[in-house]
Amino acid sequence: MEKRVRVRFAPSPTGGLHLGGVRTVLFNYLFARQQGGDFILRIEDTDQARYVPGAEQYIIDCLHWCGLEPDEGPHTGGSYGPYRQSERRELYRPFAEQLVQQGHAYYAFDTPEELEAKRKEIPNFRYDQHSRNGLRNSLTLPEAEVQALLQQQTPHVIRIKIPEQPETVVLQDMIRGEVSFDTENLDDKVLLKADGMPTYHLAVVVDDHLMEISHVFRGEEWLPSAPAHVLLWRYLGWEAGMPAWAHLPLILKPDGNGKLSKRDGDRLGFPVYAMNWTDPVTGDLTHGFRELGFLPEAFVNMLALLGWNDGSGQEIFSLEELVDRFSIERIHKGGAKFDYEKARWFNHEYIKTASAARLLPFFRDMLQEKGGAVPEEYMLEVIELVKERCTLLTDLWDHSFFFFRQPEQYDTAAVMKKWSAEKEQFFKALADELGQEGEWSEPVFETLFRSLAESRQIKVGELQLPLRVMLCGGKFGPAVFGIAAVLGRAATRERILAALPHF
RNA sequence: GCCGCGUUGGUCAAGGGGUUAAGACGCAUCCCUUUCACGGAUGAAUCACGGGUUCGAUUCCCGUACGCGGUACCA
Repeated sequence: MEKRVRVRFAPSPTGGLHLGGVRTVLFNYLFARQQGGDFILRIEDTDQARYVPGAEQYIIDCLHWCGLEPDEGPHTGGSYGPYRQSERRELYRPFAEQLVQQGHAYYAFDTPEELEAKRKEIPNFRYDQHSRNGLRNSLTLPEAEVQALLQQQTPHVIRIKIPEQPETVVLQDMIRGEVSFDTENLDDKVLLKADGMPTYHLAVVVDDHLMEISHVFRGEEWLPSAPAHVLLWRYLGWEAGMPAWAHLPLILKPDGNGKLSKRDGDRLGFPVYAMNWTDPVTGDLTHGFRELGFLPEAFVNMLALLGWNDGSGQEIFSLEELVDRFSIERIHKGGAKFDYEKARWFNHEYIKTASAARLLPFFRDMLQEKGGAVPEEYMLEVIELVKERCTLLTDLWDHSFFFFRQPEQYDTAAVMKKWSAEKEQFFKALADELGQEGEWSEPVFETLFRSLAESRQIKVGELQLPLRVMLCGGKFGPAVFGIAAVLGRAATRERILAALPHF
């Protein structure tokens, strides 16, 4: 029977959650959902020095915002916990010791300072099959001395022992096919650190095994250490249950090349993190897609198309469609440069087609911030009218503020060029008309406006701009008749009357 | 340096031995609209290079170049 599909996202809680991280989450999530499997969140907090308080909760919040909820994790629990490596601390040492007993690992007593000196002394120093013979470890020291050192609790690490006899490690990558490495080029990686914590290399293998992970989706930066992981799976005796590998292409800087980083966003003026992140130490705020006005569904859709497509040319996909269409075979091998303009285009598409109700919560918040309170029905009408011209949610306000306050200033220059006494009379007459009781709707108003213009033999086109300026204050906003319709009969009349003296 | 992975317009990319080499973003021009958008039309722009294999290579093979990643008691 096929093993149940179980995938995981395993971030380090060291700061904001990067675009690339979210995409890794997404691919994990899509695969799990499609295969009816489990999606696990595991926190890899084995580096005490880099631990940042709040980062874990931030990651959980980001996943929640994106709608990519884990089935198991530190916040939800599950039967494979704990889901924080710091809480599994005691688990790792026995496996490392087991490897030592079996001759696949050894104790190394070299201090960080000694190794640093070595690196200075020898240009391309590496702790490996050759250099280990000249260093202080349980392979070179007499057995008695090793025991004594261990007895005295001398700080030491446990390193993997890459075989002396070169061999080829072949791994099947679901994206790249067969990838092979010569152990000659592998180093003796530290498995267990002096502080008793495992390194990533030991921890992933142990935890992926214990948590019965079936498929590993991770960034391409892990490919070079994958052969060491394969060796660990083998030495620990678990190779038959080794997960299938998928090393995802990297997301690169829009200019130049290299992995996209937080700094690039600052430099080029776009977000890199999913949500705002404030560094607890420096207090520095890094902007996120959410706060800048992205809809999570647009953000996720954009990410899915960065390194994957279904071949049909379709670009807009709901999460459900993505789950349905996702396929590992169609993931690209090459990295993709991030294009913020395209990201904005996705958001624009989503806002344009979103229902006013979907946009209402964002709009209500913005309005509240600006100190306005209006009936929901009014907000919905406004949203409906302006949404198609909004790229970011924050544009909703920029395109509609005049619905909530009468203009204080008018772009008179735009009107005066062609202003005339006849036109002034027209607007006075229009205001009179609006003073009457009557039905109100966009077509009703437009008909009234047109017939009045016709009877006075003024071109409707020449009257629209002045009306716009009277209602909005300037040359902006959606269709004028639509604006008037939403404003209502009384407000429209009021604004015309208020503006007239300015011309 | 060494090892690994890549390379189709400016960007995301489809395609794959014979094609006018899709589509999208962006850009330009035009139409619509006396605001701005939306929408529509059109256009400029691509197979990194060199060798093979082949009647024929962008596609297959080998090199080269270039880019990226890794080379920590970080993940």
